[in-house]
Amino acid sequence: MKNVRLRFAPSPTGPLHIGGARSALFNYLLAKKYRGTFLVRMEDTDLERSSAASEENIKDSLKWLGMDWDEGVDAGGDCGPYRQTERLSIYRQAVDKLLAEGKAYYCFCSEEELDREREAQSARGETPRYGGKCRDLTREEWQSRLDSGAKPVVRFKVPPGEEVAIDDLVRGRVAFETDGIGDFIIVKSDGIPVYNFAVVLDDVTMKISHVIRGEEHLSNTPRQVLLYDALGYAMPKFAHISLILGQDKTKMSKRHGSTSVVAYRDQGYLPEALVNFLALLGWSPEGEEEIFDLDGLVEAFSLDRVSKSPAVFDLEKLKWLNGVYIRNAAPERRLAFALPHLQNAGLVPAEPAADDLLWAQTVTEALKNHINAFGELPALIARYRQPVAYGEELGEELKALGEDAVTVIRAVLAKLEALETVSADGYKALLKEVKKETGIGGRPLFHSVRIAKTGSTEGPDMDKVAIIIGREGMIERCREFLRFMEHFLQS
RNA sequence: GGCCCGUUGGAGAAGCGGCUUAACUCACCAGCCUUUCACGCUGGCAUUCAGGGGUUCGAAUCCCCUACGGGUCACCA
Repeated sequence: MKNVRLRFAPSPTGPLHIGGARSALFNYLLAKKYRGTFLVRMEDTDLERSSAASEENIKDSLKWLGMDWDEGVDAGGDCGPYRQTERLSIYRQAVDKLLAEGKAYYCFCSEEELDREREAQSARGETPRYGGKCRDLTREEWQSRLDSGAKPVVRFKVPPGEEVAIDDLVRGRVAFETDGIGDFIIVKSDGIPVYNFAVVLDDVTMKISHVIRGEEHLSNTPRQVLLYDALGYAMPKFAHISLILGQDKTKMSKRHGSTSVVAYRDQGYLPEALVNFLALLGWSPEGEEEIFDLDGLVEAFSLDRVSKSPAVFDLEKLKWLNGVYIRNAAPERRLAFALPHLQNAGLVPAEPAADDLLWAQTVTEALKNHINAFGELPALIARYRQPVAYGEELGEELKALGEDAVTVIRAVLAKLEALETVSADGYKALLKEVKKETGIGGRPLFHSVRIAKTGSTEGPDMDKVAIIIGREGMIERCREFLRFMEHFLQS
């Protein structure tokens, strides 16, 4: 394939969300696969809702995910500028051409008028669409209205009785009747072009070869096709990917939890895990392997394995995937990602000393198998720092353990008191001795200790927990447990 | 309401007319490993592909209808 050029063209009206990131990723992957260009442009024609902060968020999110762009905002290139509000003259020329050729016309209808028309149409069960009141106004009429200060919109004259079809790379041939489309607005009364018009010109002038975008744009595509025709431009190839749904199968929204990329970053997800997960949303690899880094995805990705049916966002799977990446990461990388969460929770100072870093490292390594996101770390650690609560769910286990638990903890307590400090190895040895002394080993031994120290039957290796709790903490917990058991065994 | 898209297990998802007694992954269950807990490993988990017709020697795969879900018809993108 030659001159493959793909783009991600978000409107900066909010943070980059999961759906946008997935679109960006698919465009990125295809561009890289064919050694083409990936570019980013901003569709900021909605002056009300666009903001510089959103643009920054989107760019930061893309970079964080590892999707650097070859061309576009901040990166430059030959087809700029890459913000629609900076391309107004390009659009103006095209509008003038359409107006001159009679393919578009000024419309002076007021918004109230249009609202009323639409309402009446829906009331009658008709498709709401522009009736064409201004379609046949003469140029003289335009001029006199313009002269008297009217601010018209420009509408595209949709040719009646035609069929427009697109050959979609994921959905196949999709056809629409032009009779179902009213003359649509291409330039707003403030002179800013509308999305459907601006995209066409941008994609043409930026020489885009493939447009991968969400399914919500499928119904808009015939309008764009009409514009390509009217302007005499060749069309890019289209690929409309299915929507991302929440667990309840409705369109993904805040109700379903976090939807922005930064939210996942802040919860302690690794970018490579999120990218991997995003790729699996609507695309499936050929073999059994589901774990792919960006380069692996570039190689494996192809549009013919993109699904037509909507993809459901499965948070459980994202968590699992993130857990896999956490476990596979290098210890330094784990520490780098864990540190901010430890600092936010006040467990490590903002300016950590060597000791603090060592502690953070130790804790992170001890808990790496027990978390699916780094944000879970503080809560887990809190379990070893706050007084233990021996909850009701432990009842059965404790009953089964019975006097053995008391015997074990008494022995452990005695040994701890005799020691100065506790290392992981020292603790292992300590338990061995307890086993020898009491004759209790295996599950009864470990579960007694685990429950006494953490109030839970599951968690990391006991020697690692020992380091997190420390000698004093353990002694305190042993005593507390013995007090608790006295009452428990009586009742 | 018109137009357009979709519908495979608890969940995601492969499948593109015979190789399917429906891959793979998550979740779940069982076993192994571990003196504990996890990690890891092994095995189990849809006689059936929304429902109904049809085409065919043969259909999850092609056609039609119905139901359900979604998108779109904006001076939003």
